[in-house]
Amino acid sequence: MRGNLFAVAVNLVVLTVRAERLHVLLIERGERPFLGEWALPGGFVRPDEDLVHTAGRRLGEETGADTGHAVVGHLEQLASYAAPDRDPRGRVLSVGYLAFVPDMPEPTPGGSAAASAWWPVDGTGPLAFDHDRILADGVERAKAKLEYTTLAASFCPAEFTVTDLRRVYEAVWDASLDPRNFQRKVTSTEGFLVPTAALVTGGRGRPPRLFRRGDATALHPPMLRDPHRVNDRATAAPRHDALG
Amino acid sequence: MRGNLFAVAVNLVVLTVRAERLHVLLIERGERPFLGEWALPGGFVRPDEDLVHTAGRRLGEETGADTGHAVVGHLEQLASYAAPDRDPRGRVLSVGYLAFVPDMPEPTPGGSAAASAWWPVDGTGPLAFDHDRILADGVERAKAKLEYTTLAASFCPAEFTVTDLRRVYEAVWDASLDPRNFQRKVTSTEGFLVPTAALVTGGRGRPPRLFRRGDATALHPPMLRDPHRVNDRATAAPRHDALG
DNA sequence: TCAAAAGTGTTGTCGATACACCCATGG
DNA sequence: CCATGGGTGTATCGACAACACTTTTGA
Repeated sequence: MRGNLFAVAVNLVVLTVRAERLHVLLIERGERPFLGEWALPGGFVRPDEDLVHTAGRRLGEETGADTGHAVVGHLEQLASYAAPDRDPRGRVLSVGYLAFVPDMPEPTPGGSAAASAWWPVDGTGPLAFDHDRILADGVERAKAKLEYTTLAASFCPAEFTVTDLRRVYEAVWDASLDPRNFQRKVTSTEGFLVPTAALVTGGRGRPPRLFRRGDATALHPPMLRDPHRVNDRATAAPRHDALG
Repeated sequence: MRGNLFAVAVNLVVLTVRAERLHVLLIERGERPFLGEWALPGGFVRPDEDLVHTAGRRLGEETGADTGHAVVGHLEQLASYAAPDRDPRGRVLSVGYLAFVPDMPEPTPGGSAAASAWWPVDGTGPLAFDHDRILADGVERAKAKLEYTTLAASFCPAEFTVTDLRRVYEAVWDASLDPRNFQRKVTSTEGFLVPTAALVTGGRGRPPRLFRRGDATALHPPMLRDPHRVNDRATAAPRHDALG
């Protein structure tokens, strides 16, 4: 068999929505190279292990699935990265995986990490290896997927309100959406949301209904990001603060 | 460095439109394993070679770019496949690449292939390795990309008519599109098509104008496949034949 | 003059936006 | 009863499907 040999790793872009902002799970490296720097969680593919199995195993370790915390979410392959000089240890190919998980308590470091934390996706410093690139690709994929799939619900807990779902879109797209039109769009899309009998009490205003995820995976017609309207929230939010 | 080692290969899903059908470039294997069976072209990643470089090199070899034939087209990474038992020789990770090329003469086998040929994508027998899966992923990606990008033009030669472009959509989607509405859509999308002064003479009917590709890469709003309308051509074509 | 293919005009429909308005709760 | 947020009704607009119609060629 011709060709030289590679070590094969999986790196995870684990996204969640916290405090109405999109966050990514990063680990502080506990070993060389890039000791002490922040990086995407990941690990090498074990013998007889398939890529998605490695990704799922590491995702569970990092998000504390072993602690009984139910992580539903979503996991899909993103792309592979194999520039010859991307790892000083030698030739390493990394397969990026993209995960969407509901908001959860602070993560517990898994693997060989010194620490782990949720970072706002636009507030990370330079990351180890080529992980800036992998992160950027993951965020872009996430933005696109919300347009034509129902995967936004993967960021939500088992039961959630329409407003919860809207905040996912707003955080991922960094845009503001009309709550009334959004409500109609998602509730009228067959199979996106399954209503429950429950209401959320205790908040201000009229109590919202609770929904579960439906069977639909595709969104027809899609919810398109208007390219002229994206990023409205960046300017709208300060204006709102000034008025309050 | 933990983890076992992999050989890393690139496999190409090279698509083109011939005789109004979507075709894929396959090679007949000239060595074991799967000697004599049909497979996607590919090759191992060389030392100091990046993935896209391997893919571009093999694409040029298979499509005869070295013969002076201008291959413009499009090349993008598709996904990686690394099931432990996918190659009987040992642990091999394959990175799939998707290529769109204009129609061209019969290919000349490159690498270690015994033969190579264009096959209709829905007429291939079972392929070697897990290449059926890679091919299916590539075709699905191609269908999706035509919706929201201008990549259909990558299947066309440097100058082409609106009808040429429509036949690309019809072949990839296996659907029939209204020529008049299609014309308006693509000619009114800023930057998709650049008109030339030339007309195509010699055919029946009014001579069509020739266009070149424009700078636009995205299609806003997208040209959506109506899920209810797909596959019309499968029934429409025989009807047309019966009438002709 | 006819057939064939390119290209334009027009109309109905559907979905999205924008926004007026009502509903249901906590203070 | 007022503020707050959930949710509905509706006018308008833009894009697209459908299809009548005109244009320009070869036979």
